[in-house]
Amino acid sequence: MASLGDLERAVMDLLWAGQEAATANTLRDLLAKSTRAEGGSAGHEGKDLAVTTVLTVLSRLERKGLVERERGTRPHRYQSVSSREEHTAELMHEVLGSAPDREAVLARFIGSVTDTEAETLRKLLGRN
Amino acid sequence: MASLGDLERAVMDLLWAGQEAATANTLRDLLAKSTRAEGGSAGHEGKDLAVTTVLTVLSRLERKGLVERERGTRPHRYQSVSSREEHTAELMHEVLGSAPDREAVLARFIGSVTDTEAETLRKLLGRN
DNA sequence: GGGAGACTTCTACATGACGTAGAAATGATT
DNA sequence: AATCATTTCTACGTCATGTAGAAGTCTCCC
Repeated sequence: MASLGDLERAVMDLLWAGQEAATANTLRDLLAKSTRAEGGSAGHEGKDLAVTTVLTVLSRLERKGLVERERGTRPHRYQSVSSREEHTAELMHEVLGSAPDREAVLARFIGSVTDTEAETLRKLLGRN
Repeated sequence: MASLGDLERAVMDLLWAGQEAATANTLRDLLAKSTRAEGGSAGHEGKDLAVTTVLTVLSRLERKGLVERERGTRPHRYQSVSSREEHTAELMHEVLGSAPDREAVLARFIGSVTDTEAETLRKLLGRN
């Protein structure tokens, strides 16, 4: 239900980054960040997009329920509905639920988790 | 990298089912199963597809690395590269890896897992 | 109040994935 | 060799996505 294209993904990343940084997250902010992140690692690199392009994507993300926009303020404020972590965790659940035998999947999943992660999990599941 | 369409998904399900049942998993087998599963629960229901349609999908799945086919035997034998559980677990890892802070994601993930699943996880992670 | 510029909405097009399948090629069977 | 099964090629419609121009709407300043 929620697969994102490269640009959509990139925009979500911008939003998430802005969330953490408690930015206004107005269209202009996003564009600024996007161009500034030019030299970044992976992702949707360079060639600054047209304003409308980003707007279109934001609208689509809104339709998909991933983004919410405040229409009250004039330059609308955009923000992701859930944090990157929540979103990702949800996706994981979605995937997990796509198989009939969830327990079996979990077994495989745990099997290839890093040691650190395993440790984290133990803590999280801590006896109770 | 690996999102499947409805039909592709349905075909994978057939393959997986065949795997468990240790069927020959030849095109004919798949078609048979598919029509028989007509009344099934969800998925790609009814209206038996053209033989070529399924073949096309199988080829695409092969290209995607999800299906392997034995070209030696005459009616080719098709089989999934990994079990449904492995495949699903891999997907989960893929998703998990898509976020920078994996630990945080795991935290959220664990937070919304059923009790039974949590129990399973504890067992799987049991002191080593 | 009216104009300029910022911001948003509409509309549109290209590309690629996927569902769907006919036509043609290839292999098996008698 | 003729026939039938199986596979490969080719093709088309639809939908998601990247991309953006044109036009409409708001704000702000003079």
